[in-house]
Amino acid sequence: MSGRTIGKGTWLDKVAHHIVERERRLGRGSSMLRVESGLGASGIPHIGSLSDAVRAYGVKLALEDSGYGSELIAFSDDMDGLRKIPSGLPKDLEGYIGMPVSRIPDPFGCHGSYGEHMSGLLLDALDDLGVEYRHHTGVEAYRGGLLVQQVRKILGNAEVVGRKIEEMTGQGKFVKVLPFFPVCERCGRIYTTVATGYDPRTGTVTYKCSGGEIGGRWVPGCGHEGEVKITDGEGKLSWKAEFAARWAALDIRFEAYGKDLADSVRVNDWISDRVLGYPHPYHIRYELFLDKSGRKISKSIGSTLTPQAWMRYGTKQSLVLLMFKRIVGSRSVSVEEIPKYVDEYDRLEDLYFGRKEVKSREKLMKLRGLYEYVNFLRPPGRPDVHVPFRLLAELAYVAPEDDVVGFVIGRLRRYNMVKGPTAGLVEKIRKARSWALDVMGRETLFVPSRHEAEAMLELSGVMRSTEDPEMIQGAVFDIARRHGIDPPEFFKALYMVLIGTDKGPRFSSYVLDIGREKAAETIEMASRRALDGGGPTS
RNA sequence: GGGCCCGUAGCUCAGCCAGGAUAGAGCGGCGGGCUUUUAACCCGUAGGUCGCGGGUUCGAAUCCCGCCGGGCCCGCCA
Repeated sequence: MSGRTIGKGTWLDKVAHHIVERERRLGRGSSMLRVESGLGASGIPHIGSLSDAVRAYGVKLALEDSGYGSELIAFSDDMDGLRKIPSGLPKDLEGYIGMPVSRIPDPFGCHGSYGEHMSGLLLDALDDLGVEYRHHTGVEAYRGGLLVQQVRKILGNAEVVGRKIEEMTGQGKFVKVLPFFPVCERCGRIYTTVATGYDPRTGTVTYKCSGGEIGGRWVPGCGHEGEVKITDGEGKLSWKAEFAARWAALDIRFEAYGKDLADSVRVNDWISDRVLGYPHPYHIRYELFLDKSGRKISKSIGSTLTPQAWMRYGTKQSLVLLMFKRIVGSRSVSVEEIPKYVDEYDRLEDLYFGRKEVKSREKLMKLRGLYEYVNFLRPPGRPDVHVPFRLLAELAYVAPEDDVVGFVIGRLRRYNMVKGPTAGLVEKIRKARSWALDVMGRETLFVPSRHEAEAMLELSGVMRSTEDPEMIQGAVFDIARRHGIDPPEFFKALYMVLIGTDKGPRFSSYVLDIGREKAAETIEMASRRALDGGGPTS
């Protein structure tokens, strides 16, 4: 029924509500309801990686909003081994395949390790957005003994764990080997070792570096046989058991996961409940973000949409909106869609400040709630001016390079859309400019027809001889007709030459804006291209 | 073999997750306006069995079941 609204009416409130209810049933203390997000460190973080953490942060905010203590744990998986070289990264990483990403040098040279670089990108994005979190890393956790109790229990029950994994997922591997990967002390690889024995008295795992399948192909081990103490930080649990260890050790009450991890999570829930005696956290499963072609976006494939790319073109709020708007359903995202989200945020802002009506009170409440969450529950005191992003992009696109902001603001003034610049507007103009340049794209060189080219040469003569906008504007029509060209067609050609689209600002004012000289030159060059190069004749 | 998502106007989609009153937007199309057109615009207009079939309900695009079509994830990788 639609009678009762939970919190602010968003899915975040609903999730928070479920967590609280569940904890009440479990009878666990509710003074601190911790949420977790795992940060991959083995490839370039993309929107999906960021989303996991940002959404978890949203849940944290919702928990706090309903009166409970909460905290986001960001856990970098930097003990994971490198399985594939992400496209775009140097091939010499080949030699490091199978080694923990925290022990591989940073190919960019700016961080302490490969893994630090990758999770650093994600942490930077979180910081940029203003997400607060407590950071943990796999390296610290294993070296500092954070997970020792759990590792002990899991290895002590390795047999039943292995059987359960086989039963639940069909993965029979851990029936024979321990769900623990020691780092080989000779070759430094973690995915080539096989843990063969565990001695609970000494906390020692024996292993052989016998090779393993990594990224679809067999990587031979160095043959070394050795042993590590589980307190050494020289090994890690398999994912099939590690989540559970983390949940129990850090007292995690909520963690979301993408559907690709569904099996691992089920197994970990069981281990958490039955082996560690820690009721597993509440979960929600979300769909993956897809790229334009409908594929899962992946850290190991290049040209994926990174948080940094989004923020180059769009506002922070637009990015958070993308993640908070819905949890259900899959979403394909690409930079082309950024304007949509930027504008949608503006619409929410109008709603929030009562400048727009919405049909049902419930919807209004929910949308206002969404707006508050997008601002991390600290919404601004007043709305900013709103200009459609695409308009900004178009104006910024044709603006003279040395004064983009001034030009755009000037135009908006003339259209009576703004009174003057605001910080938010200026930022948007800059981003719109980047978006226009990179995404709208400088298309291929336009070649006018011979007729058009001849007309253009005549027009450029006029442009050089007068600065009267009316004369220039009139000349376009006169010259077009005299050359037997439909004026609208001629305008199109001119815009294609000057700004690469078939429309633009009023021709004469634009010419004066960018300088008659420069405009004339551009037009003459295009004409020569057509006349010399034998372009289309009609 | 297991699981999930999507299927709404010519196109791209919103709405679905907490069911409500004539199902929306942008683009496109068509007609017109802004007294040589151009950005931003304005007005009018085109009409979609909300994939199909059942069910629940006073009421379903929205919830449940089945089916069809498209796609994705997992299948001894973390």
